[in-house]
Amino acid sequence: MHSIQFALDDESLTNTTITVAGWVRTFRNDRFIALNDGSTIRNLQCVIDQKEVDAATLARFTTGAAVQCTGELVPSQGSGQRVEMKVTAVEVIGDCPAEKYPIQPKKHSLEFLRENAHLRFRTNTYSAVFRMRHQVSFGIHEYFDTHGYNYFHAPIITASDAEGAGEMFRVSTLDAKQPPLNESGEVDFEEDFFGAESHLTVSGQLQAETAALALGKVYTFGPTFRAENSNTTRHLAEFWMVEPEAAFMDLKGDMDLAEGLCKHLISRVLRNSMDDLQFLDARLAEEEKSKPQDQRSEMGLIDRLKFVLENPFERITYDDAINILLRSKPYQKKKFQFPVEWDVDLQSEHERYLVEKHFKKPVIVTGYPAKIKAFYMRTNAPGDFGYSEKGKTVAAMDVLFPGIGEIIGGSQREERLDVLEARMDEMGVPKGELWWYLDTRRFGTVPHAGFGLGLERFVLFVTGMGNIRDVIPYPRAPKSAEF
RNA sequence: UCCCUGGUAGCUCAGCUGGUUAGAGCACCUGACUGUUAAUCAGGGGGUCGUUGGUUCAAGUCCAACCCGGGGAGCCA
Repeated sequence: MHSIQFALDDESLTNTTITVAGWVRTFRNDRFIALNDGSTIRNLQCVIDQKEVDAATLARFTTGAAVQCTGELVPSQGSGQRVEMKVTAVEVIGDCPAEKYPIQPKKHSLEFLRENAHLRFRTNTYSAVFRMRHQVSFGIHEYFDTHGYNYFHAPIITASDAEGAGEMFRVSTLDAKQPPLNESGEVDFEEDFFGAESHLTVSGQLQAETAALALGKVYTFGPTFRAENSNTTRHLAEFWMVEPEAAFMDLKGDMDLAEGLCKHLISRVLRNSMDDLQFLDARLAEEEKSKPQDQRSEMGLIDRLKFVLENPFERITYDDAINILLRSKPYQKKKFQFPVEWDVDLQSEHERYLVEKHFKKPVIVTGYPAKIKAFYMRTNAPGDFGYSEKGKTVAAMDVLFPGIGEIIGGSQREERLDVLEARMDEMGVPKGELWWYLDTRRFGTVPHAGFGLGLERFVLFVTGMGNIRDVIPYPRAPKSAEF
């Protein structure tokens, strides 16, 4: 058995007899099976000798049917492909009743295919997306491995709710209808499986930090859960996150790492996914046509990826960002819906302006006000990178991408025990629960840094897809966990 | 959660200021054709107009509530 990719690309197979198996995309003229086996977005045209195949069998070559073909690979008479198969033996492995099968050889809406998530892998768009998702995932391991990072498996279940990254899902084996109660009438989680109220992780960062302060460089890569009631094209309740963490690394090193990773992944898909990219590029171009002229993007998908790869990310401070926004046309024409002022987080519209209008490339914003950032971020002092006269800032960095917004959020961590404890008190983070985290600052603490990259957001960028639910196999979101 | 928008055939959509048997393209079925590229041509079947209630002589069309989808915002990755 040969993969169709191999059959199409390996010229030494021409004029030899091989066997392929896959699913029928279309059956034209009672003679041409366009066969796809998922190894590539391209189909192999299998030409049936009608004298050899009876009418009953021909009728079974319906869209979606699983078919195995054996025959000689010969130069194609038609113009759509280099080689085709002159079929000498054909067998239907699995029938696909045409009147019931939802996937037709026509353009389907992404909404419809989302409702048929179990079948959507059989379309060109989704097979391309998921092959690319694999390339990105594998590229993440490749990048960190070659840079000396250890793959670290942070726990999925945690009994601490102090991670500070949002609402969490509870993990429990208690009877939801009749939970045991304690003396004060509240649910007694001491009776629960873990002996304490437990949740699904919202981040493996704190655990990764403990490992980084021994192994030096680690990264986590796994599912992450947020119980936020977010209904957007870039949020999921279950998503995959990459979280590198490195000892003796400062914020500049963190930015270099983030930019290096993004560029590695982009160069990998440009190298390994060109067929899929060309298809998605054309798909996107088609979609852009239906948009009003002023909303169309100037570059196609592949050009955009090359542009990001070849140009340094713009690195600015939060102060710079505010100043640019205050001088911007939309601000002066009062087009922004939200105020631009120091100590207030940048809104989507502000980030989009910076990335899509002003710089027209990925932007890394550093030195955010402490007030709007997490407790573990390192407090800046005069002379520190991103320090501002206007108020207390932290060594945070957000990487903003065109069309998606924040794709990476990271920081240099607060390694000074006294500063960290003061900050936790200030923000009401319970120190008791995080005693183990604080121990890292008690015993041989060192400067260190890391970030979180949303896998799906990155896949969104490299595939040109618009909705995050289209780049994960089975999306989990509020009111939505089918399949 | 808030704002906007939509729900009519398997899919994509049309259906005007309420008015008789609700339409098209694709898909499907039947036949023809046979080097096609989402093949083509002819014919055919297929609808509780998201749900419930209301207004009216009359509702796909107007009103209300609810359910579901899409887009935007917030939260963030």
